Amino acid sequence: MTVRVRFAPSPTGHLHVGGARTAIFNWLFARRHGGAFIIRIENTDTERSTAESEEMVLGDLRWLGLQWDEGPDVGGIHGPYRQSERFDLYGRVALELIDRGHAYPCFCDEETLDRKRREAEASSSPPQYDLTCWRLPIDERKRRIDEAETPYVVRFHVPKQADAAFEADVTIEDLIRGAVTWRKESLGDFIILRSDGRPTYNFSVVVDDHMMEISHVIRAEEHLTNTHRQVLLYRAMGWNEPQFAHVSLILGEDRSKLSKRHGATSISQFAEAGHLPDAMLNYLTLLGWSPPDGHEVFTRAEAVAHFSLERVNPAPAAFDERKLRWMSGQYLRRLEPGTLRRQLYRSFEQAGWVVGGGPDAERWLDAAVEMVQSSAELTTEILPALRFLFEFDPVAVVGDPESGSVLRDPGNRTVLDALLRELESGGGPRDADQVHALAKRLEAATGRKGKALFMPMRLAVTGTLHGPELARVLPLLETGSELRGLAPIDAPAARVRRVLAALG
RNA sequence: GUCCCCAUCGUCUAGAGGCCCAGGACACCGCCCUUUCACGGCGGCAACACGGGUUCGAAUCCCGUUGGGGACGCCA
Repeated sequence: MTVRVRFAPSPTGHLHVGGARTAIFNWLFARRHGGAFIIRIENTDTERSTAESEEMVLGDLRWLGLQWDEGPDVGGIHGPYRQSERFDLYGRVALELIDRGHAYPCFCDEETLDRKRREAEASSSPPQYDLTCWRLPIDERKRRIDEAETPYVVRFHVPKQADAAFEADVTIEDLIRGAVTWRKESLGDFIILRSDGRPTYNFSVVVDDHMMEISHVIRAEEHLTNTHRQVLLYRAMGWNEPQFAHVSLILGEDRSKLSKRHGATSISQFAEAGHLPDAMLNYLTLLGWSPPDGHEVFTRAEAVAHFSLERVNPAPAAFDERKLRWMSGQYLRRLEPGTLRRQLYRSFEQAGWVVGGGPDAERWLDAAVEMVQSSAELTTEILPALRFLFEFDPVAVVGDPESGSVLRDPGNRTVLDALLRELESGGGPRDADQVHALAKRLEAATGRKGKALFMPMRLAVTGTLHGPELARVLPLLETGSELRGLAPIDAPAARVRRVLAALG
């Protein structure tokens, strides 16, 4: 069988992590079986759907690195791929359903329906449609349609016990959950066409999945109970049902449905926060699925090679941002410094750190990026970690209560004086070995070593108590100070001199 | 309320009757590496929701309870 799957977002905002995972599972499944991955825009809700949202959702999917074979932007033989462009199609199917006696016009107005629903709930009977219009004689239906005096919807009639055209209950073999059964009569007659002619979800989804020859419907669990209606629709039209697979919901850390109040929930928010697309995809894939070999960090190709719906966990999963960050760190560390540098280049320029650039400047930036890469998890952490290379304010360092007291300590002061002499006479260190040699000489000159030696050094040269190892920082400052293409950088000697001046 | 789904460490999960007094990952706590912070390495803490069955044997199968979630819209 040819595998054809679809991801069918409704364009009402950015792509959510839940939707993203559903899209990923569909994509994985399609690629695993050499099938087609299709994007269909479900915008029958014309009130809430916007073209901008559609662009945002597609953009988010592209950011994740998913590519589709058919969709609103790339086209395909089963288009159009926006439901808003398929309204006439739904109208024709609805007409056919009426002809076959499976559907009928309903003239009840919303207020009456609302009232009856409330009454039903009050008397604790199921809030189902009371079949008023189903019982209307054919000629009465005709007359009211022709008169066009009241708008009407089209309802699907759920066959009752005696209807031989339908088997008793509805059962699906869900690929993730196994057999799921509903008693047929547990459903009321539902609307398939609104009074303005637009289709409702449960109707358009069936028409489209059939017309687009979808083989597997992989979607969120919130649609599980809708499947009942949809199967009835498939039967009424005499269409083959696709295979269904309902993926569990993603929960917040408090185990309620993930929503805005849980903080970041949209893919774009995580992208902005500095997560890498590969890490995001890896993490989301792991939420509910696990590879047979148990390795949690894997490539797309590995995921594609091993993906199967049988291994998808039916239980809902809580979104753990902590683990996502760890995952991003894994990917960030594996990245080539040059790749990261190119990605961050614009923000380096905007920070005013790059002036002109050039190959030497890029090589230097690569070394700088590599220096802080292992201590970062997000791409957005790189720039702040590098700030001290370009921005150095001796007055502020001396003015800081903690730093200031360290620098004013007489013993530490001795270290700074010695350091300055060394830097001025011998020139700044240009590699790690030279830094170590410098440290040895300072040890001999001051009698200090370890933390007592390095802390005042670090403070005088970087302005902070924490940071990358000095063996890498000092050479970078030294070579950076001589480089064109970058903003001016103080060499270590200049920095120490300025700190001593600020100290008075 | 009715229907449907779900239930292993705090979290993500492995586990398809004996290999499990339950394995891995994140988080947490130690130790090591290290002039700092990280990274990395080593170790530790920590779970089969409960009650009945079935079976020589159950985390695994069945039933029930409890708890969580979803649906019941002219939203999707």
